Amino acid sequence: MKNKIQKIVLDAVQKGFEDGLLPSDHVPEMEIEEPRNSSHGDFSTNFAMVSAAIQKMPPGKIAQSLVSSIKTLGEATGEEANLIEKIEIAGPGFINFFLSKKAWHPVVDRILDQDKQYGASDIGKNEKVQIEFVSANPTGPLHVGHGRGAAVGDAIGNILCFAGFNVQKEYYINDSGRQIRTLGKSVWLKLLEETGKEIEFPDDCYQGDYIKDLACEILEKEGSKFIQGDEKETIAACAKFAAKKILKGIREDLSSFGITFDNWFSEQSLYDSGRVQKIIDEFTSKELIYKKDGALWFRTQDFGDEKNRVVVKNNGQTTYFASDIAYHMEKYERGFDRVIDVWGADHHGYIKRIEASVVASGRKSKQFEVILVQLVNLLRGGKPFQMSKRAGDFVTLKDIIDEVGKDAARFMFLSRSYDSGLDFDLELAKQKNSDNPVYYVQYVHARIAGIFLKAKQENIIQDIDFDKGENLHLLIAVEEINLIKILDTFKENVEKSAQALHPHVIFTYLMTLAAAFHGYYNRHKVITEDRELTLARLSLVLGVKKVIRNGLVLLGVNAPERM
RNA sequence: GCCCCCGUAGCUCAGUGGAUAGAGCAUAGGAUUCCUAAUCCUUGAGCGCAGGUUCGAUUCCUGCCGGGGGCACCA
Repeated sequence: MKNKIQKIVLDAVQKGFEDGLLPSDHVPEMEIEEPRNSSHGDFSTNFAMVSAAIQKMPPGKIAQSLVSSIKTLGEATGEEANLIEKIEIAGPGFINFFLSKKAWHPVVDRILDQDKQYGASDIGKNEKVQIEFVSANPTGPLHVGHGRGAAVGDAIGNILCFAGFNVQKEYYINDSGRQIRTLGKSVWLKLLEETGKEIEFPDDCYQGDYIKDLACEILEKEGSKFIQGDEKETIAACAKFAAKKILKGIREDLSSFGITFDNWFSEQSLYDSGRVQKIIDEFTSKELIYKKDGALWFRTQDFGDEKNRVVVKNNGQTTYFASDIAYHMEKYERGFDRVIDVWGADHHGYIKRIEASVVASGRKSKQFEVILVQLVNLLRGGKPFQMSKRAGDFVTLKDIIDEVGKDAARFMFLSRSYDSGLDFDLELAKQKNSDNPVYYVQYVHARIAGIFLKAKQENIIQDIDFDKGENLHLLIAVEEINLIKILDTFKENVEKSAQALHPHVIFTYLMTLAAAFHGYYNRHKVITEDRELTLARLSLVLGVKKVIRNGLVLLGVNAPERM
């Protein structure tokens, strides 16, 4: 609808120029916006104000010329007369458009016709985008923070896809390096303890219950003689077993959170294939990597980082940074023009150095984007609930899903911008009642399903499949037109959400639509004595149902037929 | 000290270079012979402070103040 208005304005500018009403046909950057206040019309443009300098005329005068051209054109084609009820010039030079009610009715047809594709956009132009998220080390189960990253990453992937991007979702498995060795050692020490030895655990070891479970499982499978073998080999075996097992758990947790990845990428594979070494050699030959104090350093400082960073330590071990460089190079070589990483806010110091390596390799800095998800502040009954990974005292994502359910958890994680810290109160989220916004939106879907159930029982709709609206001209109530207006903006919201990489835009939209529907529902009966009107209203609410579903799908939340 | 995020209603948060800044919760009152009351209707109060850019700033820029997070040959 907004596009139609824009076209009318552009045509009128051209016409005005041809007729000598306007000195220039240049159109500066202007806005077609929906005014907050409905007394300012359905749409409003600031064209006259932003054109004052170009046209060398006062805004009021420009507006008058434009309106007169619109009217001339409208009379010629007869089209605008149908669409626009009146045009007003107001304030410092706003041109306000008031649309006729029937201008809105085709929106319902479009929704019913496009169905699951309604709201889809092609702004992505099929550009290849990779989004990598979660990527938690397989050294322990996923916790709440990972849950937020998972919900955000998955939703952004869905939204980008719906907006016409060619999206791949990937999980990077840190299955190499020190943390995995530490995991092996932790399990091994726990094994020794289980067999009766006095063990003092070093500070850097993991000590959650899951470590004990893993140790017991190994003991059960391998027997106690397992630990009498070579210490190094045994630890390595423990590490391998534990990482594999933990990763399996991570996959299961994500799966029950409704998340699947297109690709799982192993860090170890970068070493196995010699890629890491190759990248180090390559950058060394370009003198981007140099040797100092027995270590190899990357000149990240030349690219805006505050200091240079080590890629190979003086003991010969590579750092995570080394494999991360190789990994990101690999992404671009796979053909992604745009690479998005979703990280926890505590990793923000890492952005500059990865960006430096990307730029050093000749890519543009904007081809690498990081979404920093601010931390989740876990509360229980309004009081801070500290978690410490080392002590093993933390709330896992699985706990959350078990307590509040997948839908409520995902909706909660996406309810706010990830730029802000999120309070997640376990007691509050546990309540399966109206305090939880997810029910508010899902209820719309279920309510409408209920209406259709009744309509079928009463034999109103047995023969109608609603691939387009019925009797839409009967939809004239304020609440009905208002609902259609909101439905009409779904696509804009998808595009806005995709461009900003902000999934909560969809959340806010759904809450707005849900509120409008509940208000309508309480004021008007859909199923009435008047069969024709009933069909019109059924068409409308079916449109609402489809849009709610399309929105919820993007966020990874179910749209239930019944609650 | 440096870097990132935030500062909007009593609380938790949306939002916008424009004309009267929104929602939920909380508070107070009301609505169901009727498609799910997991709903709706009514009720008060707010853009941290100071400059700058602009015809116009809550929005953009700078500084300050306040809160959170990060600054290892850790990840």
